[in-house]
This record gives sequence, structure tokens and C-alpha cells, in this order.
Amino acid sequence: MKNKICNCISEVLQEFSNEEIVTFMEIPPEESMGDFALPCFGFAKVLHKSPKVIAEELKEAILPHAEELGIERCEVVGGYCNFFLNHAKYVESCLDKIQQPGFGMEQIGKGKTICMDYSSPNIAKNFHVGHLRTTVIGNSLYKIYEKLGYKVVRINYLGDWGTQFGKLIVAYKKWSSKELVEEKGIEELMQIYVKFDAEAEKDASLMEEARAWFVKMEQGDLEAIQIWKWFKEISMVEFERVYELLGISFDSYSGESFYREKVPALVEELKEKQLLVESQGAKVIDLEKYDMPPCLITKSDGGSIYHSRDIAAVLHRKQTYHFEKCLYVTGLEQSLHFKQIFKAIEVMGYDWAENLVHVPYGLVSLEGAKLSTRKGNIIYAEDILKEAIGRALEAIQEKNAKLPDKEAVAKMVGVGAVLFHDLFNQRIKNVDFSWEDVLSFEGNTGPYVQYTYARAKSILRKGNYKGITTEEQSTGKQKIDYQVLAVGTSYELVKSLSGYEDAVKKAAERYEPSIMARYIISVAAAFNKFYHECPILHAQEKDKQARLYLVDLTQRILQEACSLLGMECPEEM
RNA sequence: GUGUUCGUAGCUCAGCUGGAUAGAGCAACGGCCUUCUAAGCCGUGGGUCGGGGGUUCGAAUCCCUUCGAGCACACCA
Repeated sequence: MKNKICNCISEVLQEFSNEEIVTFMEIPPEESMGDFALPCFGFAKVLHKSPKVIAEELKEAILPHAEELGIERCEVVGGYCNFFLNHAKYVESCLDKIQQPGFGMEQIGKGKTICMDYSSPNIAKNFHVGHLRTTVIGNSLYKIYEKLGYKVVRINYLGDWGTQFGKLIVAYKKWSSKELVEEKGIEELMQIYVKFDAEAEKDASLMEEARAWFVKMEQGDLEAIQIWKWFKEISMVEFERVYELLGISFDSYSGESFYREKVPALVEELKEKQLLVESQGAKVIDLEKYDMPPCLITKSDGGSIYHSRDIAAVLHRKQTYHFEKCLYVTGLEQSLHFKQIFKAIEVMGYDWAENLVHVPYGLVSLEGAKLSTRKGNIIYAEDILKEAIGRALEAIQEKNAKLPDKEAVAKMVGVGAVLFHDLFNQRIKNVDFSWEDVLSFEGNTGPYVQYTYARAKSILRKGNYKGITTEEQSTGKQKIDYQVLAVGTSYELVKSLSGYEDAVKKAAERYEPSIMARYIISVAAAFNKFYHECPILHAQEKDKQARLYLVDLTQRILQEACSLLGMECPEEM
């Protein structure tokens, strides 16, 4: 309906295109100002008329078409032209769209591939709060793009290569044993890594030893590779536990070790293109022209480094997946790194460099201090999830002790709380981790949304609601009286539901799951108001049928929208 | 030092591709369970949108400047 109106307006105001009108059109802050409003200030300059006059003329021009556009009346206030729709018709058009398969979502990504690099934890280190962010944000963006029809390749670019493994091998040989590592897993690896750093400060020769071991790894030394592989396996087992809790999986686990083999070819290509410069014994791409530090390609000891592995990786991904876009969900602190990588790809002559996108998120701290394993200032992802699940179980015992399958529900609610908390604010914001915030189940939280969903489901169960088949819709056998939904909180809820597609598109456009989270809250809040104001099962038949239909659509949108955050919703809680 | 991100209610944040009286949640206080799940709903109080300039009919939103905080600045990732 909005489109039709905009179309009609653009025919009147021929100086402006339909698209322009659509962007100008807004939803007024108050219901008394109509359903849509067009501020005419922007037209004034071009048309050399006052905004008020333009609005008046517009009103006159629209009036003859009001009936077919579903407009009840127009009002000019200041420079605004406010449109009051026929609510019943508007409700019908909104709900008709939503009840279509896939909620009538436009498949703007059809035939396009997006590569996403996220989670990407470092092997032999614990999976902590910080990793949780990239994992959860990446997973949500994956779901969002998939919903828009994109083919998404989820790449877990494991940090499984680099000098830190040289350090680890040295530390293992000096201070640990097979038995200890087998017994304590990552915990032991972490401990000896921390010890290495402490010792290396006193004794510089340790670092040299570590570099030497890493060089051995790069040369394929059997012993080095064996130890490395073993450490990697140990780590993967622990990572998988977290992924299982979150219900997350990947299409590729090709980490840095996979791409380092492709570095020599990259070096050759750069030589051919005359981009490689010797500098202090290392080989670099000079980016001074672009006001950036040089991009390191090989270290002075000949080893590869993360810049070169990242470049090799993206070249390979382009060849393999022919991506439309490649996203990197990593910390904001890596901004310069990605600027360098993208620029390097550009100077290599690849015009698709502009399709590489860094999707940064803010830093997580703990009580104002930087996370640090060494200082014990760290919180593990698994502990957060488990604690949240435990709290959810307590809440269930307290509020709904007779609930069947408590454990499964507690998992959904606990994990949902953590996910939602991590996705509710813009990614760029720094986060000071707080147990109180994560474990909150009231207000703008995951459990609030899940509770809303469970309420809706409960009504449908009790009303023995079977839904409306498309056949019934078209034959009009079970005709919905849209007038019932055209007022008060019902109408507000309908408007809220109708924003679903825009929310998904906007979230995709901005790489911002928080837009979905905020949208979900707005729907849940609208539903709860409706729920309190309107009796459903106890209403008279005509009202009951219309309201049940609305409850059903709300429940479907909530469930779907939550799934885009990676959240599951329990039928009861 | 250079670059970059952030600065909105006591706290955590929306709003930022300029538009009508700046919105939520938490915390505080006061109401609502003999009716569909009170993890809910309703209400009250609380704001020089960090400061200062500028552009504009109109600025929390754009530009400049300044202050404060975080982060980055080649042989870790």
C-alpha cells in the first residue's frame, strides 16, 4: 500500500522518482498524525513553492484516487502531508503478505554467494567471551543472508598456524609431558604458554628457539608437525563443545595452516607484479602511498605471517567460491590489518577488492580491565553458557515446576539469554562483561521474547487453532474480519509485524544483527500489550477468529526472527 | 605523535543516509493475578543529546574544532 501511494505521488510530483518518494515517506511519531507522512520541505527548493502549498496540492491530487489507494483522508499539518489509511484494508494487505511462504521475503540474494569468516579461534587457547562475539554475530549474519536467498559459505578460519606454535612446542618440551597434556587438555597448553611468555621476558634465547621451531613447522618437520596436529585435535574437541551448545556449525574449517601452503605462490605472483620490496630483511608490499604501514609478506627468517596467509586465503576463496562479497567478523582492533589486506588485493589488480568487508565489533573487557589469561582476568564461553542454563533451570523450577522436558527448555532459555545479550547492542560498542547483565531474564532479553512466544503458542494450543489454509483464504470460507484488528493494540501489533522484511534487509545491509534483536523486542512488546488488552479465547467468535489469526502470525514471525539470531524458542516455559 | 572507534536519563543502550513534543530496558517508587503463562502489563519521577562554532526553513543526526575514553600503528594473531 505504501508503494502504491508513493507511486501515485511521484506521478503528481514528476520532478521526483518513485524511489525518492519512498525514502522521504515516513511513519509519524504519533497515531494522530496518520499512518504515513510525507514531509514536503525537501521539494520546496526544486518546485519554488512553500512546503505547505505543495502538501495542499498533493492532497488535492491524491483525493480522487483515495478509494483505490486505501486512503481514508489526508491532512496537511505544517509542511507535512499526512495520510490516514483505511485500517482494515491496511491490516488485510499487511497480513496477506506475511502469511505467504517465507513471509513474502524478497529473495535479493538469489544466485549470489557470500563468504563469511568468523569465530576463527586460536588453537591451544581457551574459547572465551571475546570469541563468543564473533561466533554469535557471524552466525546471525549467516542466517540473515541465507534468509534473503544468498548462498553463504561459513568459514572457520582457525588460528592454527604461526609463531605461537613454536613457543608452545618449546614450552611443551621444557615444562610439560604427554601425560599432562592428555590429562588437562587446553588448560595445560594455556599454562605452559603463559609460562613461556614469562620466561621469555627473562631469557631472549627462548624466543629464538620458538621461531626456529616454527620455521621447522613451515618446512614440514615431522616431529614439529606431529605435536602441532595433536595440539590442534585437543583444541577442536573443546571448541566443538561450545559450538554444540550454541547450535552452530561451519562449511569449512580451513584455517591458517591450510592457506600457508599457498603463500609461496602468492610471493611469486607479487614478484611478477613487481609489488614486493625488501625491507629490513623482510619482504613487504609498500603502502606508503596510501598512508599505511607496509604489508608484511615474508618475515626476515623466511616464514609466512598472518598478512600473507590472509591474502593467500582470500585469493583461494575467490577462486573456489566466486563470492559476491567476503565478510570478516573480527575485532575492531584489527581494522588496520584488514585495510592493508584489502589494499594489497587492490594493488594486485583485483577489482573485487571492494567486495571485501571488515565487520568489526568492540572489545570485551572484564571489570574495566583488558582480558588477560595471564592475569586470570578471563571468562570462558562455556562457563557463561552453562551458568546461564543453570539459572534458567532454577527459574523454571520456581515458576513452572510441572513443565515437561525442563533441561531442554533451560538450554534454549539460557543460551537464548546469552545470545540475545550479545546481539542486542550495536556490534561496535565495547562491552564490559557483567554476569548480572548476561543472566538477566527480564526486560529486553532473550527469555522475555521466548516467554512471549510461549504465551502465543499456549493460546493457539488451548484454542485448538489449526491455522488458515490458503484454500480457506481464497474461497473465503473462513473469512477474517480485518476490522477487528484495525484498532488499538491489535493494529499496533499488525504494523509491527509488517516491519519484518525491512528489518531483515536493514540488518543485512548494515551487517548488524542488533537491528533484528531490536525488531524482535518491538514485536514482543506489541504482542504483550495486545495480549493484555484483548481477550482472545474468551472473545466472541468473529473477534476470536481474527485474533487467533494474528496470534498465529505473531508467533511465526517471532520464531523466525529469533532463529535469525541463532535462538530457539520453547513451546512452553 | 598519527590514525581509528565511541561519548544521548543514575546504569546499559535505541534514534544518527537532517524533519513534527529525544525513546527503551535496568535501577527507584506506585498500581494490576477468581479470565488466555506476572520471565508479563499499566503508571510516576529522571535528559544543557561531552563542550564550542558552522551549514540549514529545521541539527542528537551533516561539517569544523575541542575535551574525555577505548583500540591500532611491520617480523604475535
